[in-house]
Amino acid sequence: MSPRPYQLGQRQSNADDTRQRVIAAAHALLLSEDSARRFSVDAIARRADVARMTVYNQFGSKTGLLEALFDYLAEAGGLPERVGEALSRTKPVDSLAGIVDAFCLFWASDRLAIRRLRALAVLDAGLGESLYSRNERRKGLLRSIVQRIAAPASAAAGRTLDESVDLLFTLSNFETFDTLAGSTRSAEETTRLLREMALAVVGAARE
Amino acid sequence: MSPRPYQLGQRQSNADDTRQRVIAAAHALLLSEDSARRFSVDAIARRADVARMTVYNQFGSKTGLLEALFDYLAEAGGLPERVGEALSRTKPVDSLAGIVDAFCLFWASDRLAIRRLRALAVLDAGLGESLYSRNERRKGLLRSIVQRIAAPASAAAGRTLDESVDLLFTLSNFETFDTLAGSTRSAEETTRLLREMALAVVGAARE
DNA sequence: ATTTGGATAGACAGCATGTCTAATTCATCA
DNA sequence: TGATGAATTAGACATGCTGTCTATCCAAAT
Repeated sequence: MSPRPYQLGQRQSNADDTRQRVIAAAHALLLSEDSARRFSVDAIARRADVARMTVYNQFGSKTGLLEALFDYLAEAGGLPERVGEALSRTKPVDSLAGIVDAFCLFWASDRLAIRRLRALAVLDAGLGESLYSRNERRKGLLRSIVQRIAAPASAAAGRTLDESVDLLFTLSNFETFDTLAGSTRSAEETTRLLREMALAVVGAARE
Repeated sequence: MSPRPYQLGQRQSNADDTRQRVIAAAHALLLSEDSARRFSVDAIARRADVARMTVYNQFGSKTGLLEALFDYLAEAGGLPERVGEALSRTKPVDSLAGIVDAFCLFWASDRLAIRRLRALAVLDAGLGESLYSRNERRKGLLRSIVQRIAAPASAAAGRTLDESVDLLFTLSNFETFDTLAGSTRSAEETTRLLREMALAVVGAARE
């Protein structure tokens, strides 16, 4: 009846290995020429040298795999560290600049993959929910910073708090970065423009 | 050998009718709850009370139908008229404001449908191309206006022409409007904020 | 009355997701 | 060492999608 105790140990790290292999394969395939056509669970599994069933065992569904892939991209793009660093700054305006930088660096770290993943999210309820909640966290960060800025200076730029937050949220959106960067502008230059506009929104002097 | 002359007449208008019915059905289905799941050619055809083959006869492919649907939305959203009207204004700053208004009104005219259509476009090469070329036309409009503004005032805001154009392009993007509007801000209010920011980009005084 | 072209139903190939099962492999445990 | 348990696997399967083809019907144009 009762199963005997069982420590996973080596088995766990083997499973983690396959998880990583699958995520890496999905990542590579998402970046390949015609990802829309061939981005199937079967193609991912073949690329990871794994059975299709293994993908379902590990991630439950294609949606689950895409969520894991997004997590991986955020980590690889250095988002969590940089956000933490930005929040630790004393002057709120510096925190704001740091947050904008952190997200721009993340968006720039894998633009094509993030673009396609976000597109998939619009058509996939589960993934859409995932990305939506992440966006809401970003908005929360921005709101707390705007509040810190507004406390002494009041409504310096003649905007309500909600207006400022939503403008900053829009400016730090992936789509905004992606559009502004276009096909030629460098990540650094794009980031500079967005940081500048973000600071203008809260009424901070340019440069 | 040579076919006899044949005026379509009534047949043409019948065919146009079915075309419109199919587009309307696709539109309705795109707006329905779980459009991602059931947005199939079959479902569209059934809703239009038409055979699936008719859709392929009329539009060639699902992509062709989506392109036609986007054309329909642009027309219904009053985009062409308003853009023409804006370009006819004498002061270039007024033209810029008019262009921003025209696109915001278009985006607002059917937000959900446009949002989903754009998502589909990322995954559909043909539709993606269509929407891309439309965006390029918008960018061309903005460039010509910025040039008209810059002529007397030179680089008033300390920006290059390309920077100004790309910032305006980003501000007048659908995603920007969609994000800024969020779930509560009215179309008018959102448009006002974006118009204001667009004028700030070219160094025009607020209000 | 005959020609013509759009609309139709149905079959089909090909590919996708997701489920199920039986067999296999191999680290863990007694 | 030998039994146990979990991950992995190949393959079949149901379901639904796009896109193509065909034979047929119908109504408008001649």
